[in-house]
Amino acid sequence: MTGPKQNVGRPRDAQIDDAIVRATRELLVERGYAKLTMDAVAKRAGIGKAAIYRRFATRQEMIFAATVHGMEEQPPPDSGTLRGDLAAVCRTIAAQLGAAPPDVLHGLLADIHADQALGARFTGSFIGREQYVLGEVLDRALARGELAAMPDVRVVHALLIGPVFFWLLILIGDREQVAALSATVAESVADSLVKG
Amino acid sequence: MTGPKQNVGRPRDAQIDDAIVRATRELLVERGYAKLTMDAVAKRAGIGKAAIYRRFATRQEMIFAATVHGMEEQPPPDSGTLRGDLAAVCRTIAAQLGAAPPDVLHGLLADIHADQALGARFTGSFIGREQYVLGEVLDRALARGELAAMPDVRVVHALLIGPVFFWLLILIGDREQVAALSATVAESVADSLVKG
Amino acid sequence: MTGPKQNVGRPRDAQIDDAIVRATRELLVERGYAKLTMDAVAKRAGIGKAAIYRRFATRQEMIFAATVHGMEEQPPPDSGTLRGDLAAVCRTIAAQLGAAPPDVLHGLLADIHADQALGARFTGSFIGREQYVLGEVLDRALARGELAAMPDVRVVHALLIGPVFFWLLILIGDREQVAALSATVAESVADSLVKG
Amino acid sequence: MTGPKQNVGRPRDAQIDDAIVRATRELLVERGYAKLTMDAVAKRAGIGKAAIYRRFATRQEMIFAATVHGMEEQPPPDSGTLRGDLAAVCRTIAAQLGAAPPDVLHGLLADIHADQALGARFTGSFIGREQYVLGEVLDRALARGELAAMPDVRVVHALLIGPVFFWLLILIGDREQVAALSATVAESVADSLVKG
DNA sequence: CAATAACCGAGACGGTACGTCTAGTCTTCCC
DNA sequence: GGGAAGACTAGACGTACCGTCTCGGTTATTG
Repeated sequence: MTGPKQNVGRPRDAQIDDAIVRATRELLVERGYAKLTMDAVAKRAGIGKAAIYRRFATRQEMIFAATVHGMEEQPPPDSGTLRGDLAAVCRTIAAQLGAAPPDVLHGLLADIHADQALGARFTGSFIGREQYVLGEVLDRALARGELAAMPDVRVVHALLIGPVFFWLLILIGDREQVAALSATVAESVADSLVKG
Repeated sequence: MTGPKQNVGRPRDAQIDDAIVRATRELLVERGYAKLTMDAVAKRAGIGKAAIYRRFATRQEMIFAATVHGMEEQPPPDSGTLRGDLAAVCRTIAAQLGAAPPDVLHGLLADIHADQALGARFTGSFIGREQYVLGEVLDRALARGELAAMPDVRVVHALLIGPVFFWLLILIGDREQVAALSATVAESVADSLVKG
Repeated sequence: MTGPKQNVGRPRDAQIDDAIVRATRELLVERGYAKLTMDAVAKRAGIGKAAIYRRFATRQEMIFAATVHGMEEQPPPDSGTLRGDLAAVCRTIAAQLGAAPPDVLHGLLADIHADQALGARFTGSFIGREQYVLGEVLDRALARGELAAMPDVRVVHALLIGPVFFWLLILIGDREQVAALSATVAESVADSLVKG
Repeated sequence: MTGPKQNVGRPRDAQIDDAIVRATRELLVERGYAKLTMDAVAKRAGIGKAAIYRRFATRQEMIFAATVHGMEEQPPPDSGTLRGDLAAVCRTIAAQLGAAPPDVLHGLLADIHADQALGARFTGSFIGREQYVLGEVLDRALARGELAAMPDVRVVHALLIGPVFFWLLILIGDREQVAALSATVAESVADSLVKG
């Protein structure tokens, strides 16, 4: 076993976890992803840099944790139709994507894809979770008889989330319209799946 | 008259422009976006750093220029149907997106959105060009009578390109399947537009 | 209170101070003043450049500190005569001037006189110290009755040290002869002062 | 024979020689030796850099030429005494040294001693000329019977010019007092030589 | 009077060092 | 052992300057 012994010595101060997250989010908004420095986070949080690196291995992990916090996405309550379920999933993910400034998400994605290991973790946890949720929704539709066969979840994922992602992060489109876009996409994807 | 003086002093060496672009692309493939350094580009190209900074104000501009070279996208030949035109547009853009490694595109997008001015230029030139092409395609459909009214080009853009973008850059999906995905998306979007 | 906070944070590593001084002196001898680079010093000392710039604001200050180390010159023991005292002072200073290669001293003097602040520090500390020592020696001669009145210390400084300085740094003369030159100068200056 | 053929092609523009010298002197006064750049000289003189490098091999040579111009020092008219001749030589050299700002002379000396070849040229031409003049003066004294034997010219050089050099360049002393210092030095050296 | 050869201003070129900055690690004293 | 403070290594950044070279063009002498 590596790492510090458990239950020995001074326990970590939980307030510091909060302070790091808060400082990171503030500075992300104030200065943007590229100009966020570890020294600035430490100073803003009123702590030492070591306290950060005791919790997160890299800058990317810290921002990841401070930004993408609650990744415990759950399958939506059964709405009774595939279209309704897909719309619910889409809205939830769109809300998460819209919560952070675009430059933060782009910076994070760049860092994630710059590093093999981080990329794998991201795909495994985050992407995987979304596809698990979609899988559940599709299973329900299969059980209901809406679908004749199980489609490729990855393709459905791209069809459903791609447009919203593109709207928010590439077109930097109006966030008010995302709800309408989600509905359109859900309907279109559901029709497409049911039909073929 | 703005711009550099004409016909005065030693002209810029066109071979150097090429050498920079070539070195940048090579190093991007060999080391990835994050590990590309200006010194490395200069050394590989056999030139001084000053020659780079005389042409590009920042690292980002250099990579942008070296990567996103020919942005002279044209409306596709009229296929006779909205679905066919959309599929053609989608395939073209998908091919461009698939040409560069994902980490390069993510790095570029991050840098683009980190800087206000660069973001505006990107949107104006690149995004704008794509939407102009889509507008032409939609105009044809309107003229044909396939569409009753002109839809929001930005929404169509997101619906059409979003899934492909997501597939290639977020899911890091199989590139062989992009053609099939493009077809699916084009059909779905065309149906959706014709119907509503 | 000015200056860095006491007893807070990691203290500066005294070994690094030594390493910088040692590396600077070695490279000064090996390559000369003009070809001494900060990167070379850092590499030779096995440290980062930041550790140097944390201690010295500029290249000049670093070389100054590494070269002009012990400026704690003391009045020589009373030899009983003005001539003997002057010869002792002259020999000491000649030995210091002869310790460093001429190009180092010229480089240093050039940098010192290129910067107002550095020039003032040099004059105040180094020149001032030498003139303090000369003043003590002249006071003794006055007390002995060798001198009727106190001469201008600055003039005596120039008369005594000027020839040795010129010999070593401008004529690049034989260093063996400096002792004889010192004796000649001391005698000549002492005679001149006593007489007039 | 290397170099361009004589009397063939367009002759050099004499106005440019002047313009370079003038621009160099002006900028030396305005910015000092260390901050004088070739581009600045060219711009100020309204010429291209190539025109400078066609005339001078290096920055140092240019400043040397612009500063130390007339090095055609001649033996002074016979004053009838060694003391008088030495005072005349000393005053002449002091006037030359006092003509340029101290930082320029220090910068020049540093550059001269940074390069082996330049150092040799400087010693051979400039130092050599001064010692030739001194030799003439000493020959006269020998002929007059003031001196019993020929002293070492280099030592006389150091004794005579050293104090003035030190006063002007190291002590940065009052330039009004240099005349008096020259007289004192000349008397002291003459006495010293005659005596022994 | 045309050809030749060296000149000219402007400014791009390769190279090199500068002083700054940041990430992630380490060290001190304190609790 | 955790924490704050801050020094540490490593290495890229963008700037500045040097001395050279190249462009279009000019001005003398030579043939």
